[in-house]
Amino acid sequence: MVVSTKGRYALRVMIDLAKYGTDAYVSLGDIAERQNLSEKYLESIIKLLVQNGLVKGHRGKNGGYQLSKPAEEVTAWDVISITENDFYVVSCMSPDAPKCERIDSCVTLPMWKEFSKEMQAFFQRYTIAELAEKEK
Amino acid sequence: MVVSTKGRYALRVMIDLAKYGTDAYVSLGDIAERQNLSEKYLESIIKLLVQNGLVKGHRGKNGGYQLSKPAEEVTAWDVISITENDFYVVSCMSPDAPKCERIDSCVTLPMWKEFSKEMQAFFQRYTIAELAEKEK
DNA sequence: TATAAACCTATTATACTGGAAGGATAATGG
DNA sequence: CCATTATCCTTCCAGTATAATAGGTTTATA
Repeated sequence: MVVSTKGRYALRVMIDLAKYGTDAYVSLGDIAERQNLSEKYLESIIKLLVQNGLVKGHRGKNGGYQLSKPAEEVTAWDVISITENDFYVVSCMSPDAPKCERIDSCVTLPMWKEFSKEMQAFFQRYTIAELAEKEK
Repeated sequence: MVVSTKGRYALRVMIDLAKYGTDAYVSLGDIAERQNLSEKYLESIIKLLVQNGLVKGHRGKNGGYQLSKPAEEVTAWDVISITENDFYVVSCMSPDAPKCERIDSCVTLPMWKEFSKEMQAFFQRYTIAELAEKEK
């Protein structure tokens, strides 16, 4: 699978926050209920979004979550590149991959690199705002 | 990872066969040695290629493998879509996925579908012949 | 007929995914 | 000031895929 369940759920969380979190914090329970997803699992996902600055959490009564930035400024790429642990086309393109000796002679590397760019560009064309608007 | 080690190795096998298998069978041992890969692991990979009609094997002395079709007619997509077990953008797009109830209301599905097409088209633009030629 | 090769069947270690459980901490309303 | 609500944190678990390894069987050729 190119994009895991985690990534899909993360997108749904972001879209939910874009719709319901404009003037109040949205509790995880509300999101889980609306989206019909496990609250406990969402917890681990939204944690990633908080840690990476896409979402801010507020504790206590009437607490919850909100987008840190306007939904127009967040792309699908921003979201799934966080949740997908190793979102690289091939393992040798991961920053912490051992240096490959075939790097200069590898005939497929240019192909992977080109695809990598296309993939990023593709998902950067979709903003959370756009996606949220479709969900009327 | 979008494309696994298995997929990369499979491509290298195909490229190797395109280069060295034009007028004789190429033994797995030779491929493994040239490509510096585990022969035993390659065995399980080339098996997939045989089963899916991309490669034909010939037993016995002086046996080995050859491409079933001209390298010009085989694309990178043909190869990696075989080795990558679930090469779908998201799990709900797998043919044996349980039917999703959100299918009509899902705002992200069109995005996944579009990407799926782009991905396939991208890898179909690369033929084994082209890739093999670069490897001089 | 020995040999070289494909072919077949298991097994293994490691890691990731999807998810559940339980508790600690913090902010708010009454 | 205190109970409530909600985030935050750590740990665990089952299932499955990946990347290999091992050892044996069959087939064709020189």
